[in-house]
Amino acid sequence: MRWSDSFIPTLRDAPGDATAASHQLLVRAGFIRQLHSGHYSLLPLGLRVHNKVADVVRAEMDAIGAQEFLLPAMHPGDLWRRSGRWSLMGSEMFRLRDRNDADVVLGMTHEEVFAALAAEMSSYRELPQTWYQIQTKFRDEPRPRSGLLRVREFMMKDSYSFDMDEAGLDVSFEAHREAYERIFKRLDLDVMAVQASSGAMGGDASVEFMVPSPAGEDDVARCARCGYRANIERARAAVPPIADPPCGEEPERFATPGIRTIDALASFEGGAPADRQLKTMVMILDNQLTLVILRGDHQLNLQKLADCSGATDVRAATESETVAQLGASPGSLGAVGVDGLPIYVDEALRGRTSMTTGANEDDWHLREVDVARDIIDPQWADLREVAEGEACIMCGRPLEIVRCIEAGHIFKLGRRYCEAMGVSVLDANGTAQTPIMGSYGIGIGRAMAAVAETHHDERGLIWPAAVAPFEIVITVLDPGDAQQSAVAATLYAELEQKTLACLLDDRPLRPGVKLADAELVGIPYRVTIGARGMANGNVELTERSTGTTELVRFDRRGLLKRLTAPEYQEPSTVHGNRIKSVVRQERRIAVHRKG
RNA sequence: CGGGAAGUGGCGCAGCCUGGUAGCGCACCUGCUUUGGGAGCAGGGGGUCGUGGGUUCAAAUCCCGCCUUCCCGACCA
Repeated sequence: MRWSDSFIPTLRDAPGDATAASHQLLVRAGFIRQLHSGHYSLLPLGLRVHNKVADVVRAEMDAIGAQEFLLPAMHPGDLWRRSGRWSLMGSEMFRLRDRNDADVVLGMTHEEVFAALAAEMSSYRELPQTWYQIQTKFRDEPRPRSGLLRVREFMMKDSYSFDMDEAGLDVSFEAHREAYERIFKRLDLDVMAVQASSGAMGGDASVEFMVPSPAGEDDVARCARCGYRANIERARAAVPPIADPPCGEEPERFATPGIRTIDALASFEGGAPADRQLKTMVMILDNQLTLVILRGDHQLNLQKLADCSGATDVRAATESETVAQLGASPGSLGAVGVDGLPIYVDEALRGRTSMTTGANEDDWHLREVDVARDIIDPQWADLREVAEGEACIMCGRPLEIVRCIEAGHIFKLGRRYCEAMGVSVLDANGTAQTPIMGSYGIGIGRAMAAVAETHHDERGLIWPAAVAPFEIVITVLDPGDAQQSAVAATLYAELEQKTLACLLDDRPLRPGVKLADAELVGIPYRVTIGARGMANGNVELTERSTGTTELVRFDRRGLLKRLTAPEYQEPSTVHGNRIKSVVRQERRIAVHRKG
């Protein structure tokens, strides 16, 4: 491809509203443009990278025996009603009506459609199956952000395994885990596999592949020592035991005029330190008012609450809802003596006595509260959010909290969708069995953005060879010079013939502009052809990632001979290494660092 | 949905407070010079100032509504 014929609109300045590095650079380097919030156009360079990411994913899926499909993006509403997700998904699902007034949805994911296809299987002999597609998903995100990292329309590789039993699912799950490790390695993404919550998709074992990055949206608790790693939505930490003083026979009411916060009560005469207080949060879980009790100095993690309660809609109650049910305002609330409302109590409060909490009457609190004795019918659960520096539950070392991009997610789905879609096969005994599913996703555009996010410098992008839009850019400093043009044309033709994707920068621009563009776009290798080198029969080869430049003798016969050597004939996935080997052979010493 | 900010040529911004009919840098077009790190000079093209209404002799500027976009939170590949 000649740069002069290409549409590569590079910008000196990033749009003012782009903050994430990947967003700024992908726009500046001419890979993407926003159409509207959460919807991006992939320009030619962007599509090339996107396709290469998809190719890597496809290759590794094929390698574990997965079969590629292409399913519709538009689904009948009835299909989603059958699985129960029509109502579960709420406003995150795009819905429309066709001319016959039938409900249609834009697929957010494809469990339903694949399970519906799986209904054609009738014998255990047909299992296991692993099916996948690379397809556009639509999600009406409340808040699209950070360029390609979070959008409303995106390509996802989603795969689904169907097995006869849990043991089979374990095998499929492991195969995916390993495939994902290979995929991210090829993309040069430094992922951590972490324990995760499976959220609205349902299921149990759940592993996320996280790329540490400040542009991410998830927090992962990580133990540097023992390797414990979990999404903050699942992470647990050891709580140092607290020895409570002897507890009174019954809760004791005491006046706390004007005291409305944990801190205020901690410094109040006759109050209690935060770790001796019960924090009472009033939540609405699927329209059911619910009390959630944590230690005064602990934070609630909403996803944990959603997971343990099974609720899909979790929010804090409004003040008026709270007052109507409990008769007191936030700041004076408590669960003691409350009957008839669900009460969740955090595990960290097990065995605690002599605690202080609100009395459900403004300006009054209770002390001498024994959690187990005084709270009616508590449901114990892990609800609190782990904080930086707390002790790892596995080994006791301090945990660190790392911001991450979720690049992939695999989880065991169970039989829910197969049951809903009536998937059933006969086992060896002739008995009907419902297969068990696994679900595995990778966002293609998100992975691309994650690569950009972790592979750039102040000059621009630095693509790993596996996903670079081009493998080599030939920068002709003076395209008006006949010799330079001729050398470039020869080199270009030969490289292309060797299936190395090559971008020929033949634009009649000043050298600085072309060099800066080549670096902004981030092509791994640049061959620079200029008068200075040509005078000695050399061109230069520069590695984008290191800036290292080597002089390479340009000898037409020699070069052609090298390029037709057998080693260049066979396609390789590691083009970067091939290029390096070309250089090593061509090189006539003279290595210098770029200043 | 809660909180915060912003909409002025393709991109980045100024102008608004104190109304008088739009400007700067980059990019673009033409010419000359220049040519190994985002050139110089000269000339030129391009903007219903997000949108609807109101105030006024006069609105980018003041007032009200709406739309859009971005950032921080709650949700997800």
